Amino acid sequence: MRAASQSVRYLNELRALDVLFREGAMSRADLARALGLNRSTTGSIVSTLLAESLAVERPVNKNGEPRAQTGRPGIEVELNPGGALFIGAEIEVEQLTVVAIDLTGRLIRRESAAFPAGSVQPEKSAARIARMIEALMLASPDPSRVRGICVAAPTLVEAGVARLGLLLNWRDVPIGELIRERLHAPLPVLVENDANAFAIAETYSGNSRSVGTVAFVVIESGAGGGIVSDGRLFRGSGGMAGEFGHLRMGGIGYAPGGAGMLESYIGRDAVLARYRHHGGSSEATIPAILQSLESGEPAAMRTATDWGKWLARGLSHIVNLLNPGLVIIGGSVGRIYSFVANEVEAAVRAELRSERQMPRIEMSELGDEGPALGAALILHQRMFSVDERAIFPKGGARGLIRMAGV
Amino acid sequence: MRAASQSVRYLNELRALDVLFREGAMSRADLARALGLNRSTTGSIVSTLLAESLAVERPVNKNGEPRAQTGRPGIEVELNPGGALFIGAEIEVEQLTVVAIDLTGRLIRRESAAFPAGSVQPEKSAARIARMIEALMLASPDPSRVRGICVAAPTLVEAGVARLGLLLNWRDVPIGELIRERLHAPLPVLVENDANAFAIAETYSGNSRSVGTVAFVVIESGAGGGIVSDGRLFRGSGGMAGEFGHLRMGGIGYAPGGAGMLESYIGRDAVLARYRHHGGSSEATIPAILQSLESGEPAAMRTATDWGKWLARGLSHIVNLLNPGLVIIGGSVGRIYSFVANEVEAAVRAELRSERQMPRIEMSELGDEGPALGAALILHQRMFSVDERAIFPKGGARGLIRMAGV
DNA sequence: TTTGTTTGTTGTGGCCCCATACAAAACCAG
DNA sequence: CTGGTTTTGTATGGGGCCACAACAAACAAA
Repeated sequence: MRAASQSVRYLNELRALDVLFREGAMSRADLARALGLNRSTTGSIVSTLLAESLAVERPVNKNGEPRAQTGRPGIEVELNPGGALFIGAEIEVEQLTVVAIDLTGRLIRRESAAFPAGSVQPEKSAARIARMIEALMLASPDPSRVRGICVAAPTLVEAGVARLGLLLNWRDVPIGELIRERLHAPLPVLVENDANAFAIAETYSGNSRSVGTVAFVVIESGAGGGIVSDGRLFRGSGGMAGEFGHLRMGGIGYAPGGAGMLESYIGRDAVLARYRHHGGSSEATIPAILQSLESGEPAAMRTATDWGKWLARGLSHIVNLLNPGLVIIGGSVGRIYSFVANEVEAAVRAELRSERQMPRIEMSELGDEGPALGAALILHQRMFSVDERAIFPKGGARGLIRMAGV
Repeated sequence: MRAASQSVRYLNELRALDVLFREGAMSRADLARALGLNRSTTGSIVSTLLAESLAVERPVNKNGEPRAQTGRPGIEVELNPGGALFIGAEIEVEQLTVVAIDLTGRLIRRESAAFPAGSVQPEKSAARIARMIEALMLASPDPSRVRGICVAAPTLVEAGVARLGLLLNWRDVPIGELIRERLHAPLPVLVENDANAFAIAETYSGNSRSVGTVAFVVIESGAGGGIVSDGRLFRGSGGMAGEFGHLRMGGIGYAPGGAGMLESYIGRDAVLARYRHHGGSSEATIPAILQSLESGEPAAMRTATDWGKWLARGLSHIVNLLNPGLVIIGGSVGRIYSFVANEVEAAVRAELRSERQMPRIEMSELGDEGPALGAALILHQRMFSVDERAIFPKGGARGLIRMAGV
């Protein structure tokens, strides 16, 4: 048990890391001002971080630009990128992906392998993932710096167990445990829903955190999503919050069998069916339709217009219930959005009661590595967040801690 | 500024209060075990709480039941109910309500007054509310124990300002400030949306907190709501999350002018219109229709059936996007639910993709005083929550602190 | 009465932060 | 080049808080 007197130190070290992460290199004196701590205290904290290799002193550049300030120049301290590594993985139906990021959150490695995870036993996938992770670790300069592993998969996740993954044919698969016991190093293995991980990846950097609530929508064969509020995932009671594609829109949908769920209007099969309905080729693929949109082909344009109409209706529900400041649209099918952005925005606006509710709507900027990257970033976020169990000796604080300002 | 070394003490005092609130009277030794602190430390904390009148020693009852344990009996310590008071208020279109609760969260006083808040200047309402508050304080045994005031009103609230309240004809009314400057005692005055306050009142006690996410739906002339996740309000980016009644359902609604929003299907006017449509009296009121439902009158039953159908569709959107573990239905029109509970539950279940998503659905147990009580409870919750600004000297922690267990 | 158990309190030591002092490292004016 | 100014980084003493240990008090059981 951490001695209580050290709790303050733990918090302050974490805050120092957080400031260095967000604001980059700075002197001890600047850090002290940012933290509101005494210079001497900050010096002590920095020396601890240096000793743990989480921070480094940046060599002074004598020939640099003339300094604006007078007085003795400070020695800049910054995060040591290699001070910690976080491994993220994604399990898809036909592919496995493993990535590594460093302490600054930068992607430093990425490996993918074709693998029929959708049709083999979960143990086989776990074994292959574990091998890929170990290969990644061996290739890194210091494997002992790896802080943990997080696996994203297209399943409902509860307490580290993949409860239900229809695409993978999984039911109650303790995938984290299966991977952990196949690793030689004793590392924590987390599990997260792939859309949630993607949402974290999309919102982790940049100013999204200040926006408050971000709704992330990913459209592939189905339509899923994640809700991020103040940088944290909103999971709902059963981890199924943000199941955007399951909204019942009335009607029967464009794709058969969808029972009028939104994804039966805007998912991959729906787009292909609607494209055929408008006279497009019956062999078309989503990339082909995107190509046709570039050239303004009428069937593709009409398909996109229909798609945007239903997307807007779904978004209006998101906006009314969640009031996000930003909506991010991702997934390969989601790319259609860029061709109907104006229409969709206008339609969403028309469905709302107040202009105040209208969120910014943007396209995702990440590619296929989104979920794996997000999984790694979840670990990064954990390292930069206070673990209440480390402060409070027993029983935790039961959500005692409240955000400032409310 | 609080010295950093006192931050731990602050946290531990708060944790002690929290344990005493949740688990009731206990000895210092029991408290020490609950907190994971040393008995001596706990004794010091308790003596502080006693000195501040936040806790009291319960007199030993010699003639009580035989103790189960051996050893020296402890002196039970419990919250001192009168140690702190919290005042909540509600502004309705034609009525003002003020309540007071004590440190244990119990309602100790309630005053209502007819007042045309919907048609007078906000300053008049503020003056009247301030007078009611001061009367309440004078009637309490120790006015100096009042910790703050929170006002619930049917408006969008941003930073303590009532941005938009159509019912009251308010726009950018700093109602908190208006009340504060009319009080003789310098007390903080918070402002909260009435539905949000109601949601807090409904979820604050009991086991709702462990359920995770609770969606509270209140149906009167319109349909509003609040989302409470782990005991805290989910507000969205602009404070408009949970605007349940604005969901666009398609069609035109039962009540004219609602443009197919859910509240034009299940709000008061919609119910009355539908009742007439089914042959009911054109002078009927909601209480009358509820009476007719008791006796099984066909027009009323058909009205309720239609109402339940649309309610279920709206609830399915809530469930898909928020995945609450519990849905609470309140408001005078919401009482119809009890007559169609089975049908609504079945309909919601039919709209969902997975039984896992199905929440419990309950009726609100609070009456008219819900919003005012919730407002007071928001202050209570604040007192029992860590203010990060009190721990971190400067700049706060920017959401650094993360809940344990995730 | 004696023994054992648990409670509440009192001292002691360690850790952490703050305030203060001081040397070091720049810039600037002359 | 020299002295003054400003800022940085570090060392030192003091105070607050918690853990640990010791002890008297209060009760039950033998």
